[in-house]
Amino acid sequence: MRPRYRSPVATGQLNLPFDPIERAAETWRVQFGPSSAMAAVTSIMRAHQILLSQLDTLLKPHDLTFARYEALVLLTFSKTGALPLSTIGERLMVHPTSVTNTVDRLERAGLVRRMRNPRDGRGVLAEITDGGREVVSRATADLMGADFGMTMYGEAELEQMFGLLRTLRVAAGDFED
Amino acid sequence: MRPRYRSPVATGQLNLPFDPIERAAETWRVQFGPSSAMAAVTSIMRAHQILLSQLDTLLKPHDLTFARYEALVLLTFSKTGALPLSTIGERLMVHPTSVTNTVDRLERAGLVRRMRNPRDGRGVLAEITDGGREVVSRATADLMGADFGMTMYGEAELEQMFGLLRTLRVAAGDFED
DNA sequence: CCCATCTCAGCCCCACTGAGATGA
DNA sequence: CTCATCTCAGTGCGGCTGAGATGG
Repeated sequence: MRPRYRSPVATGQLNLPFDPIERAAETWRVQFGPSSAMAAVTSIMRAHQILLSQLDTLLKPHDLTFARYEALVLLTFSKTGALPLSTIGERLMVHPTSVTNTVDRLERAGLVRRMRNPRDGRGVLAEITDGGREVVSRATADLMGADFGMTMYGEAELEQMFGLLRTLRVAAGDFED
Repeated sequence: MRPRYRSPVATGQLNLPFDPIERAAETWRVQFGPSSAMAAVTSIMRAHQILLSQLDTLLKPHDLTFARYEALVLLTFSKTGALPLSTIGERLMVHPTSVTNTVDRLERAGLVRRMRNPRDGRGVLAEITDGGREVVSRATADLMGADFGMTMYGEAELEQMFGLLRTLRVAAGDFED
């Protein structure tokens, strides 16, 4: 008999003989009515789970999670390699206390250094270290090698997905269109 | 000055003067090369965050999380209103211990009842209660009223999104195509 | 015996609330 | 003074590992 699951679930060949979301959508339509919004939302949820699991697996050898990796990359993008925690939170759209937490862990791993913001005594800068730059460059090589887990898509599809989801992000008020 | 964030971050009008993902993608391309996979993945991550936050807000008055709501809905879909925990995990694609946890909480809230599986002494059935059916129907009305947070999309776009993400789910081995 | 199912303890991660310190 | 920034303690969630009970 086929295994019912393999850990982690997110990446484990479920191999159901049917699409569980499609089946749910059909039942949904019968019981509640039109279901395309439900099917789309559920698909996004599942896609997130799959991708996060793949990315975390790729990043684990570097002792990074995706959230920590994103923060590191953001720092490499800045001119001086240092940003106020507030800016990090803004760009990555995460809660201030989460930024503190993320920077704590990066600092403990020696990938980042906390500095007082010379232009604002209230603020704290996170500055990427040489070790941090090395780690991020090795991790990035791995992620790009795996095409971010999106090898099954062509360029046009990737752009299509970006464009579709952009509508949602605009509606959520992420930025001015 | 505009507020930098509003809790929860996921739904809070960030109103950046630019698209943070697009900006990251541009910088990415300069530093590392082609970036459409990165932009698509980051968009999915953000879309997930936005939607989860909206759904959880809609479900909070019913004392449900999205994960618990999904489990309840699955039970209403079954003929007898009861399913083995193993089946729940399979359909919702979550880890067995997570199912135990979810059912624990639903049971504590009186929305579900644990029963011994009459056909297999090893198994446990979760059976939805009358209270559970009431809660799920009220919650469903709210979610459908909000169109699952997808009001900004037309029918064609929703189907397009489902189709695009289906490719990812197939590649991840969720089901046989 | 092996194997499936489930539970429990324990861990990590992230999101958030609320309170408080510090400085503009 | 207010307000912005950040930290800390604590809560809750979900995803997981590993161990163990029970039964097919």
